Amino acid sequence: MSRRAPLNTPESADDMDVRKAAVLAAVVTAHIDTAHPVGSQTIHDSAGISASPATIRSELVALERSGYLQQPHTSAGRVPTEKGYRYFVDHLGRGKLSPPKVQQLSSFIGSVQGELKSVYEQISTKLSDVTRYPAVIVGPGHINTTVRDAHLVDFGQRRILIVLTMSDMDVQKLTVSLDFDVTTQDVTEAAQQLKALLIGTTVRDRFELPAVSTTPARLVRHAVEAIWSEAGETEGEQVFVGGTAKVADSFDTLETTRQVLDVLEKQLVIVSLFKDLLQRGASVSIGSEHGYLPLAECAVVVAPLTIDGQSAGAVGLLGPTRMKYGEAIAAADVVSEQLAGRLSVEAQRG
Amino acid sequence: MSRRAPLNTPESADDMDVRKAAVLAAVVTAHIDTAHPVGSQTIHDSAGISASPATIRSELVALERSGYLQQPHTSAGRVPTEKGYRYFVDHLGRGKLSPPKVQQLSSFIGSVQGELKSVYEQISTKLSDVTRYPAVIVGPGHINTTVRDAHLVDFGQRRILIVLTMSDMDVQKLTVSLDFDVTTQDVTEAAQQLKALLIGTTVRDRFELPAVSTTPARLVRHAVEAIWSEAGETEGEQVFVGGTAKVADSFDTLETTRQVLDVLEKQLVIVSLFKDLLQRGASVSIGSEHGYLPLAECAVVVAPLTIDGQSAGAVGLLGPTRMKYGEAIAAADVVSEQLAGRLSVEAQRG
DNA sequence: TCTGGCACTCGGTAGGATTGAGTGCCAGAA
DNA sequence: TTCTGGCACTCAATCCTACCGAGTGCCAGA
Repeated sequence: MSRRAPLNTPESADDMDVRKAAVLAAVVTAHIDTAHPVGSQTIHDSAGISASPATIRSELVALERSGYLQQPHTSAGRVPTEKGYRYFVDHLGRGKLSPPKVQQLSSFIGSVQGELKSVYEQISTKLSDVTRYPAVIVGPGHINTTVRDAHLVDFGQRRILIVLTMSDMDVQKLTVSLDFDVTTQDVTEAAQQLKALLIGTTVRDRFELPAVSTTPARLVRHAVEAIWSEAGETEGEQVFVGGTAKVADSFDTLETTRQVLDVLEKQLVIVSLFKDLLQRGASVSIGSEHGYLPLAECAVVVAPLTIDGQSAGAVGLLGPTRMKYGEAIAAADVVSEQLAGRLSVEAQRG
Repeated sequence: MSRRAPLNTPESADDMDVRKAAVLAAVVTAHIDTAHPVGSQTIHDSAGISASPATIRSELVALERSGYLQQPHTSAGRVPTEKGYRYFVDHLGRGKLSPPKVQQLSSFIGSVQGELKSVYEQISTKLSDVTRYPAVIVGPGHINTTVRDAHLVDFGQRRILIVLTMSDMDVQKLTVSLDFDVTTQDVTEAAQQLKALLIGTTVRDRFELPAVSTTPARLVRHAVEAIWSEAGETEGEQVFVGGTAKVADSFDTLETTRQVLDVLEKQLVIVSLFKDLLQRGASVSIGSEHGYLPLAECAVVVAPLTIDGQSAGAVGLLGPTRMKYGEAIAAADVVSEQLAGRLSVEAQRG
């Protein structure tokens, strides 16, 4: 949780004081709620600010001068700028999810059954249902499970299929193409050796291979190297998008809807965006901050999926810039923590 | 191809003659093109009808009386009704895909590499790109491949994992829960027997099991039955939706976009809708014909995926009622035929 | 039976007046 | 100095009206 700045009285930024912050917060929350520009009267009515509308107006002018707010036109109220949202998220907006919703998410994550992929799918859908935003889960395709059994199947033409049964009852397969011929006997022997080497190890574990150069040994070397490189490369990363349909609810023009759908379809884009944000230690990207044009009108909330200290994926939500940051962040956090916990346990058991 | 009524002069329906049909066709094509009501002048200008606007108007009145057209308001042109679209699709609209597009689809389907799932995914995306409508492919998760190798892995607590390596280099797994204990020896023996029984068979092939009741034999019986029931049940049916983002292009309100996205997300609904249509021998469903409310403003085009005489899935497209039926039907047909051909070959080779 | 002519209809657009939410500024109170 | 009530001002949104023209239905004559 330390990655998020705590809720406190605004630090001594020259252009911000307690009352300004309160006014800004009022504008942001009201605008998130109504989608309309917010006027001084509305702010006055909203609890917590005792100053008169006139005083509030002068604060609004100051906030606008500092770039936190803007006016669509002269006789309208104010709307937050990206900078305004940013300040709100960083200093004022520590919202939280209603306890029943937290409970709902937690217990759901605890109770979901089935294969890893299906778990991701169900959880992303649930997260989307709870938040009303499309949700993305990026997770490891397989957790730190150990090899429980290994087989080689010869498909002829120098193609060998490696079948690994993992301790979580998942099965992985990959093919190797050889540059030498093998006999049935070679394959059988190699399979024996492979079992001896791999069973009980993680596909991430590296170790010295015996320097023998019999045909079976060469086959084993090829197989093991293939497995290691496969494991290192992709980690079998899985991406799931839940609640795609909610895109149409979140934005108010068909054009942005189209663009967002497009991005969600190109999962690579989303994944790299998430990774980028997490690398920069950010949990929220507002509007054009991430520099990715098609999502310029979106906000992205992301929470890292950390399993046993290792970064292993992400939980994210997409919404309009006027999304409910507090709730969204809290929900993503709950899911990432619970899911990480669950995966960690499964990894232990493996 | 015989499932589609051939393009011919309209049959002797009392309320339709050659010229009326031509007028109807002109209205439908023009409206599909422009999305606007079509007037007598436009029809007069469109090639193929020599009658004057006044004459055309009287035809329009007749067509409206028969329910093929309707007028949004008195001084507007005509718009096709569902009945109008239906007549068009059944008798007039045998459109075709431009040869380059056919070529593009064919060669793409021929060249796609990778696992079955990935093949479906890529093809559905391609089909969507070519037609500009969201595309759905429902296909068998595995084709009629034979078992190449079989293994049993004991996970303790009476849980046994069956790993089948298929002749197409795919791997299937399933678990059985036993109601009796087994020793390592039992499992090894059972695995031997299982291999002997299954290798070379299809998971659909049924045969008598030897009536022995040693523990390994019981285990084998359980395993084989599990495999058979799994194969019979789901066939591992796979659903892929390509071009989701195009939903936003196809409809002109956020509301329908939302609803269509919703349906596409609930893949079960789509699949059962497809099956329903195919069962009724239909290839197109227009508007409310299918009786499924959220898609009341949609047209669905579907082509059966028939592999070696067996119905094995479907290729479908979703669009607005004013979708380009000719192209869409042709494209779905091309894909279903080519894909079926490809899968059939793979099945043979298995 | 077809066609040109004609009066008619009515949605869409454009211009103009009205409204009201919200502002900026200022002078006086605290 | 800071806050507040008052006041004139601005301008998007709304409503109204007039007008235009695409398109119609009907009819009389070819």
